[in-house]
Amino acid sequence: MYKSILLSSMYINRGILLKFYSPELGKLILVHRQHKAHFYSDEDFAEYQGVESCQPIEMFDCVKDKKRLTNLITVNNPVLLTEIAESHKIYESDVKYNQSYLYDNNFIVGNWYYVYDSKKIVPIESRNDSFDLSSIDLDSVVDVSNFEQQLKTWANVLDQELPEIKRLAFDIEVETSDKLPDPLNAPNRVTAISFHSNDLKKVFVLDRGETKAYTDQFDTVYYESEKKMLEDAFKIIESYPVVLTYNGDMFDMPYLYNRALNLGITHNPFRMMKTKATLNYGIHIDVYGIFSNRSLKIYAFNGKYVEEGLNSVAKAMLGEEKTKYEGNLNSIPVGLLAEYCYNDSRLTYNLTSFNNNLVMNLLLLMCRIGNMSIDDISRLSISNWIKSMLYFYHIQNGQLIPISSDFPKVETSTTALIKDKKYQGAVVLDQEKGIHFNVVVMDFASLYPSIIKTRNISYETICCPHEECKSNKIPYTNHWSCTKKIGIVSLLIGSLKELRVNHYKKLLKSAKTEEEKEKYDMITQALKVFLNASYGVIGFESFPLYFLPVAESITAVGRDIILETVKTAKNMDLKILAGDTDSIFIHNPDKDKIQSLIEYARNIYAIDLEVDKTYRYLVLSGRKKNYFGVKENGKLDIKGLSGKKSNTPPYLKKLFNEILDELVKINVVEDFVETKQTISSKIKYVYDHFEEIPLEQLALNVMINKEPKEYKTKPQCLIAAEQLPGKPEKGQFVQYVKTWNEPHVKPLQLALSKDIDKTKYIEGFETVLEQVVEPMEIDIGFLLGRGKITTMDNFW
DNA sequence: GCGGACTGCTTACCT
DNA sequence: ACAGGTAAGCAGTCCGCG
Repeated sequence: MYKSILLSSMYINRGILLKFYSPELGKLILVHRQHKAHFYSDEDFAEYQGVESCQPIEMFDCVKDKKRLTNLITVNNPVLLTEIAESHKIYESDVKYNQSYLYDNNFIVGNWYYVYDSKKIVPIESRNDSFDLSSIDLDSVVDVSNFEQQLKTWANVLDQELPEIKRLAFDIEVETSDKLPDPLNAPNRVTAISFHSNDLKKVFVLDRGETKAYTDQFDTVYYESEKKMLEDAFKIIESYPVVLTYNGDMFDMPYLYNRALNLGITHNPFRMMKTKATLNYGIHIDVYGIFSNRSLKIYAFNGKYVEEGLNSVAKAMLGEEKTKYEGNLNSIPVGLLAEYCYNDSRLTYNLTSFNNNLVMNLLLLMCRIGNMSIDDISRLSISNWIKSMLYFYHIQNGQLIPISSDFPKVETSTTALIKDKKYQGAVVLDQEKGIHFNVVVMDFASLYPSIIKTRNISYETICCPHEECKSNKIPYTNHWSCTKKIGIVSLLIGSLKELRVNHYKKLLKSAKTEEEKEKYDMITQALKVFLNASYGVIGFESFPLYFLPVAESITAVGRDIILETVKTAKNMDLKILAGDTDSIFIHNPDKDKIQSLIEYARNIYAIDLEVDKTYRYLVLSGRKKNYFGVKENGKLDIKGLSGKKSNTPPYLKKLFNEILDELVKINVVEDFVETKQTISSKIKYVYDHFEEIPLEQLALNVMINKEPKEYKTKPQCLIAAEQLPGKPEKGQFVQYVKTWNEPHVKPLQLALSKDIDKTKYIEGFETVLEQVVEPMEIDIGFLLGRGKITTMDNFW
């Protein structure tokens, strides 16, 4: 009997393969189970080809809020579900086969189990009787006992221990001609394969008869035969429970699979799908998938990197880069090749191990919240995680999972401010342009999840069928929300929000040991990712539980709350300088006025209004979503300014930062004279020495966001990319400079100094600097003995 | 034939 | 393949111009 954590459930041979990890063994325990694919329908499918049984069954319909009779249909092949769904209205056809097994049998990924044998698997109940409900806010909750139960359920899952998982990163190098060989044909030799784990640092390389290189970083093994090299490599890969790669889904794994076929290797640890390959038994996590996941990128990794390649991600997250080399990777010395290859494996591994295995632990927490296999969590997007979380709840509670077409046919009540958008979103307040000293920023903690909770918002509670709920109006809309039953989204997201804001954040604050701190920090981060996406997915057309009145209701309540709060603040004689969605910037407020505003939000809306940060001074440019300020701790906060944007040329970014540094030094008005001197001499220097700026410092780095064919007007990045050999591709970043001659852009690689359009660049410099200098205009203008500064010439 | 005013498209940002 | 709102730059069009 082994204490193991469930990591994955996989479809194999028309059955289920459960993968448990035992830290004690350092291995996976695999359990095969039979499972019948099934769906529900009001139609009779008894005679349908491939159907094994069709039985009447009573299910709860949460949209209509009543029981209903339907049929449970089991089939002999999961593929049939998608086939039938094309021409029939059926329920639960989009529940993935492997997920369905988990839901039906109440297995939770990331939970601990005693695995005795393939028959006897017992969940380890971690009793959480000590869970303290007193800090949780139950105001306005429709069904308190259900809500409390859900809080305990979540805490029970989230508090469980997080194990260190033994894992191996590997990476291959292959011979290349002009472009990367097709992994589906694998025509070229594999020249090196590297491994990195806690207990293994090794590279296999093909011998070229060169002098052998030695290093103490890793072991190098030279091979005469590529076949033998791969056979040995496969043994290593198969000996680890979890295998990591960087983009191995699309390259390393299918390449090795097909290369093994080409070389006549009989024992292949991989299995091919359409274009990807997967491991037969181990768990493969593609680290690229984790770092290119939009939600994780923004909310867990705070947008620290823009490009998603190994080099860029490792640089941002670890402060390390790939090994550098000159010329072609095929022709570098074999020792350097080994080092390069090894370093990729090492970086890939370290991306999962930094901060005490932060990334692995986050993945496990996501598995627990979404009840989804770790290999799916690391590959699928947030909408799939949330879908899984909701589906699990429905199935656990004997509810038929609703489909969008069952929701009431309700028109949207609002119109978006932006063309082509479906409904109105948040409000952004006008800014009071200028420098402001002592500014307090207050914000509503998790505004949208709070609204979902307090207003009982869910796809089955907005415009519910009860006559008596219709008076429970949502502001700015014709919608109402249910007063009789708690909504599923409201219950699940509401309880997660309470746990984050009123439980784990408090535990984090009071944590005594470093371990506790890390644990609670991780849990709050994981919750943040789910909470932040919870509103958006419901307004996303492809989400199976898409229902616009819900998304629209959430933003409508949000507008109501912030606008009423601003009104109240103004009545208290507070000066509001700016605000966006859930925040208000207040100029030099009294402590007790802040307190009464907090109480107002609490009493009227049952929502937490908090002091988020205080600025010693704040410089508002007058443009919305665009400002900088110095916080109490002396730290500089920059939002939206062009100088910060990822596509501005590096040289301009540097200049922008230098000037900002100068501005930040200002303490008293007299300092302006000197600061102005320094700044203008900096700018003048740039103007006079413009020709000396290296080209790459002037390059813009812009992503091609769409399929090149789909553009209505070609953006400059595409025009530049078209000048390069090879087809421009969606998702590709293009570095280009602005030129004075047609077509006014050139890719960096082809550009020469004489092409550069100096005027354009100086213009660009001006707009970027304007955003920081202009709000301070009065003071600088005053010191200059002039009025408005409009151009740099004036400024000098 | 040309340039300014305007609209719409595109990217990167904010919440 | 979560949402809408905003700034900025560019592509393209319209309009007036004896």
